[in-house]
This record gives sequence, C-alpha cells and structure tokens, in this order.
Amino acid sequence: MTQFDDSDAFEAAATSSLAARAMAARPQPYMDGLNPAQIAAVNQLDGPVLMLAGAGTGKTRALTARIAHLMATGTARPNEILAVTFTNKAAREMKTRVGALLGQPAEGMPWLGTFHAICVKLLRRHAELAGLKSNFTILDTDDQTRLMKQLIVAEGIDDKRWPARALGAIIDGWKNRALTPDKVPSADHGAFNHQGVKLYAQYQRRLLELNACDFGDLLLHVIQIFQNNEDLLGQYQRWFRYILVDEYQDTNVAQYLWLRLLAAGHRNICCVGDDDQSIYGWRGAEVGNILRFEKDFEGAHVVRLEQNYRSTGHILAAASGVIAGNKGRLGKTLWTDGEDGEKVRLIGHWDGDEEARWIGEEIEAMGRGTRGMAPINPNSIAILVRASHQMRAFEDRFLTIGLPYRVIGGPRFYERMEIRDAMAYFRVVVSPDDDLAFERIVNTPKRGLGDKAQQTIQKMARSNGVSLLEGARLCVETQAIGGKGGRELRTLVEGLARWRAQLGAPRAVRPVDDLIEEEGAPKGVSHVELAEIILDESGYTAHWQNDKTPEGPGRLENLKELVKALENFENLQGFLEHVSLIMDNEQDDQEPKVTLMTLHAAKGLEFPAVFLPGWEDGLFPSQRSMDESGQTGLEEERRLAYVGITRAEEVCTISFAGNRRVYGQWQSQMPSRFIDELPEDRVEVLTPPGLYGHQSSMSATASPVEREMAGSNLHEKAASADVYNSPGWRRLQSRQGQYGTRQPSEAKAMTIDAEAISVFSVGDRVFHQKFGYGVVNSVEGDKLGIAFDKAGSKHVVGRFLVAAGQEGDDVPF
DNA sequence: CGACGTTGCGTTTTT
DNA sequence: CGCAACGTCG
Repeated sequence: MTQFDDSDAFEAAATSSLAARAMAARPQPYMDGLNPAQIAAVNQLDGPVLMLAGAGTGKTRALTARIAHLMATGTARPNEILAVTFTNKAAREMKTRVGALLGQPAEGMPWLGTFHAICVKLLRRHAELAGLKSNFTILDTDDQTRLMKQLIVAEGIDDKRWPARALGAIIDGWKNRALTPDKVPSADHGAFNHQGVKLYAQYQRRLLELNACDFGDLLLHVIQIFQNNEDLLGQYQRWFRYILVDEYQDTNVAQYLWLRLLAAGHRNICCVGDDDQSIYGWRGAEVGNILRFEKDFEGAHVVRLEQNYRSTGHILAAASGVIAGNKGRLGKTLWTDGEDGEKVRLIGHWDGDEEARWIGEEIEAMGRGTRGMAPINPNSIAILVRASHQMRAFEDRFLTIGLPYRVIGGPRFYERMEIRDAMAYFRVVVSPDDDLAFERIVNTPKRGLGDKAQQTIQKMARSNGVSLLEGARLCVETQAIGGKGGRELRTLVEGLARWRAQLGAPRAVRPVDDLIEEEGAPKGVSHVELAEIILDESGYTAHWQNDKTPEGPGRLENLKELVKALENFENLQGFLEHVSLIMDNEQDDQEPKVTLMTLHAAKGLEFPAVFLPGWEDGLFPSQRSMDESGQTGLEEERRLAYVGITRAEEVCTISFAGNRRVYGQWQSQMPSRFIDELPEDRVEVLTPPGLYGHQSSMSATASPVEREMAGSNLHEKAASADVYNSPGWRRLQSRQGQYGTRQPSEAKAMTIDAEAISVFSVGDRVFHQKFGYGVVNSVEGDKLGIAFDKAGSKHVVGRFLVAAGQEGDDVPF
C-alpha cells in the first residue's frame, strides 16, 4: 500500500539520475520483437504522447513495454505510475503482462485499474471532502432507478409517462459531461418535463443522506474534490509522475477533465487509442477527446502503430476501404507483411432463417474439415451481430443442428436477480443503515410485508430519524405491525442482528448502529459459512428450492457460485467492495464452442474466422442510430463495421438477407450501404445454395451487389467450389495447431450422437437448459420435436436434453 | 398475495 | 412476434 499521507513518501519519489542511467544500461528484454513505431512509443517517456494504435497493431504490447521500461530504468516507481483502463479485464491483462515482461509478478502497481476503481480508492481517502463517509456504498443501476422512482412519485409525477429509467439516462448523461445540478446548461432545463434538474438535485441530496454514490459520482466527486482543494490536487499531480490511458477514444468529458487535472503537473501523459474504433458515443464517449489531443496537450508526440499482426491483407484492405468513408479521422493506414489470404466473402440470402442455416452449415463443414483439411476448432469461430436479438435465429438453428455455441453478453452474473438479492442481505448485515438494500430484502422471500407494512416502517424510520432496519425494529417492538407480517418481520430483524454479531473483523469506520447489544458475539464462523447461514436462515435458499420455473435450479447454482466466490476474500466487507466495481463475469469453459456476440462486445477480441451477418440498411447501419444522431450516428456505425471486419484473422464472411422478420412483420431489406463501400477487388461473392429458386424475388430489392451476384453466378460457382483450397483457408487450418485445439471431444461434438437418439421416445418428459421442461412428441434421427411447457414447440438435438422424470420429483440442487 | 390478462414497446453496455 | 411491466381479479 502506498504511504500516501506520509510526506516522506513524496520526497522519496525523486529518483537519482545516476541510478536511472545505471538501470538504463541494463538489458531490456521487454523491448524484444517490438517494431520501430512501438519502440518509439516506449522510449518517448516525457511529455504528452498520443499512441494511435490501429486494430491488431500490438497496442497492449507497447503499453505494457512502456510501463516495464518506466520501472526497469528506475524512471518511476510502480506506485508513481497511474495507468487507467475501462474494464477490469483490461486492467488485469495489463498487470499480468507487465509482470511477465519484468519476469516477476507486477506487485505494487496500486494505481493500475479502471477509472472507477481508482476513483473509489481516492474517494475513500477523501470522502469527507465530498460530504461522504469513507465507508460509502456504491449503488448499482437497479438501486439508482428505485431511488429515482421514489423521488418521482414523491413529486407527484406520473411515473408511467415519466419513467425512472429515463431520468436515470438523463442524469447519467449529465454526469458523463461532469455537470453537477447547478451546472446543467439552460438548454437542458426542459429535460424530463422540466423537472429533470430539480430531481437531479434531489437525487444527489438523497445519495449523500444515504452515504452512497452511483458510478458517475465516483468520477464527479473526485473531480470536485480536486477542483476545490488545490493543495491536495497538487500533491497528486506531483505523485503521479507518469500517466497512461488505454482506449482513450472511449473517454467521456468527466474522464477527460479528471485526466487533465492530474496530468497538469508533470504532463507525462500517454494516451492510447484508435479514433476508428470509437463505438461508445451513445453512452457518453467523446471521439473529440482523441481528435483534440494535440491541441489539449501542447507539444504532444503522436506515434502511429500501423503494422497489423492480426489479419490478412485482404481483410485489412476491406476494413480500410469501409472506414475511409468517415470524415475527420486522424488517419491511419494498416498494413501487414503477411499474405493477402482469402478475400472477404460476401453472400446474400433469401431471408434471415436461411442466413442462419447457411452459416450453420458452413461452420459444420469447417468443423468437420473440408476437403481433407483438419477440422477447425469451433473456438476459432465467431458470429458478430449488431443487436442481440439477431442472435436468436442462430441459437435456434444451432440448437437444432446440435452445434455447440456460447453467447457472450446478456445479463451478467452480478446483475442477476438472485445475486442482487443475496448481496442485499450481505449489505444489510454489513451496513445496517443501507436502506436500499433493506427495502430489497424486507419482503424477499415473501414475508407478508406488503406496501402497507413497508410504509409503516418508512414512517417509523422517518419520524425517529433512523434507518429502515431500525425503524422495522421499532415497529416490531411497538407492535405497529401485527399478525403474520409482524412475526415474520421480528424473525428477520432478529436474524439480521444475529448475523451481524457473527461478522468477522469490524470495519474501520463503523456506521452508527446501536441495534445490536454486543452479547459476547459468537465468533468462529467464517464469512463463507456466515453467508450460507444468512441465505439459509433468511429463507432465501428455500425460496428458490420451491421455485418451479426452469430457472430455479440455475439460480440455486448461481447462489452456490456466489458463496464460492467469497472464499477468495477476507470477509464480507471486502467482497462487497470488490463486487460493486467488478461487474464482469467471465467463466472459462474449455468446451469447443462457436462464439455468438454483439459487435460491441467483440472489440479487442480476435478470431481466425468471423461471420458478420445482417448487413442490411436499417439493421446495420441501425436506423435508430441514424435517426437520432444523423451523420455522426452513421459514422459510428461505420466504425462498428470496421471493428467487425478487423476482428477476423483469416476468413471474414459478410452476409445479408433480402427479407427479414421485424417485430413479427416480414420486411424486405436493402443490403447495407457498407457493402457498397467494400473494395470490390478484396471481396469474393459467394453463391448461396438455393438462390436460383428465389432469384426473381431477390432482384426485387436488387442492389449493385446483388446484380453483380446474379451476373457472375456461374463464374462464382466455380470459384466457390475451390474456396477451401485457397491460401486463406490453408492458413486458417495451419493456425489450428498453434491454438492447441485438438481436443478429442471436438470432432464428436460435430457429429450425430448415436446414443442420444435411443435415449428418448415420444411421450418422455425432458428438461432443456434453455427452454425448461417439455414433452417429446416426435423423434427423427437425433432431432427431437419437443412441446415445451413455457417455450412452445421446438426441434432440438437429443444431446441437449435430460430426462426430467415425472412432475414433482425433480430434485432441488 | 399470486394468477392471469392487457398494454406497450422494441440498439449497442461498462463501471 | 415476444417480452416485460403493469393492472385487475379471486
């Protein structure tokens, strides 16, 4: 830990230049294999540096080498380097890789982390300067919304017409722009029926009362503290001698101001990013930050990383061709010294189902090994879509043909209802005055405490100026709530007191709390056991054990995982602190599976083979994006296209459908305008099977591309017959060895599972992980027709089913 | 309180 | 069309 408040630590920061020179003379293994641009980016330590790093140009490599260089040469000590990322994953990766470069675990980089994690650290130290106590709670979006809803209702506003979520979005927007309620420009005063600013101010007041912060506040409070406390700011400015920022194109105004405040001292700030990959404008990111860098930081050095190590020549050229359509770019030209490889493949389909079917078959062919090629591991294949609802067609299809897939995204572990409920129990136990958490659990599971009882508790708490939990205790004591609810509430209040008494280490700063008489607290229970006790004794576990929906077992499983995750922490407090910031959840599964995700989620990833379906105007580029943000929106969509194409290492397949179901209505679609922007000589047009039968209908929506397709059918047919012998495919194949693929299960996963066929027969009751319970009503080969209780009728491969037995005897857990 | 019907809506998502 | 969120009824 940094001895920050100890002024000696500041003095020690100065490094002798002799030592620096001695260190510099030592070998620098972290420089091995860097190209000249990367070396320049590493060596230019002083002054502002903008590292413009195109997709796949080894940006993390250069960034980590830069940190290693700072440390190895003694230019800065690990704790004097501020390194900021957007995600915990990126922070983790950076830590690991710096450690690897230095040949030792990268201990002692306390200031490497996400914007938010670093801000929490700062804010805990200086909370009182923001009107908070250092043990403040961090609210998640759910808490936020519920709080706003309370305020809206209290104002007598109809929360149907003016939903809390909308207010949340508006306030988030202001916070992204570092606007406190008094700074909101008058142009925005009409927001939320002219009540937005007032509610914002109320919300902020309420947060302080609750000793709580939302995510935006973490940045905002720190900025305000710095602005109002010059000396303190000066200390940090001197302390952080080198600043590094990853994904600079994703910073919002608040983050930009934060960085500028901290960098104003030494001005050693190195921002890494790619304006062409700015895809988060809709959530407050300002491409302008990166475009303006040279103006903001005078005398900035700009280093361009343009040599791409990821993709083939054709793929890079196709991506460059598309992104060239954007205006106001900083400009970069990606190149590779590798092969051109396979051209980007383009294929049009009759409709969305056929597109999914074709891609499924294509993947099966690749997995099986085409024309004597070794099978390609499904892990090497990704399907990237614009919007998550597009995944459905693929899921349905893959389930039918038995193709293993994984979906990235969707609800994250810590966002699941059961996890939030469990966490709320922990929160109340740890901080008895966490009213929002108490509200969440007071009637979960159902305890007969409806609206009326909860209002009684509210009143009791308010009139006595105490927390809700304390109010509840008073209600029990004074019998203000009687009957079954009263008894249940007593059990809950007593339970909470009991669990709190079993808490391990008390926190440094304790909230006011005289609820518990310290009755010789029975110690000796680990926090993991305590968590189990809480969930069991509160009846929460039982609640899901009695649940009959298909999700029930999964939720219990998640709760078990939550308890298991606790083992990695000292105590419940530490766990809660961690979890409020770590909302990511990557479970490593070793199974070979095709990856299904959105283009946004794919940023930063790479796959040997990538499918980009749904390239139709309105869907991609998204109509809504263009309607709401016009040219700016279109350009962001185009960057998304660029991100998509540059994810592919060897083979990139773009497709579109002539017809698609949109909200249940069939619509004929125009191919995406981005398709016309692909350089023709980098594209190979494939002929979809069955095109002939539908050709006349296709031409109803004829675009240049389709006309080309139609015109060159015979020619292209010949070409596609030989596609799998081309250099691109051979390279894809040869790479397989490097990925350590050959799992024996992989081939089996792709073939018909003979066993599965014989296991089920018509009338059997089965369980499916996604669709829940159902009854078999047909068997054809390994495909079973199932009438699901909830999900309707589906055709599914037998392997994904488990015998469910008769109603009632499904075992909990 | 829970079971059902009705309504309205419908990118992208991290911390 | 599919779903989530809300409202009404028993």
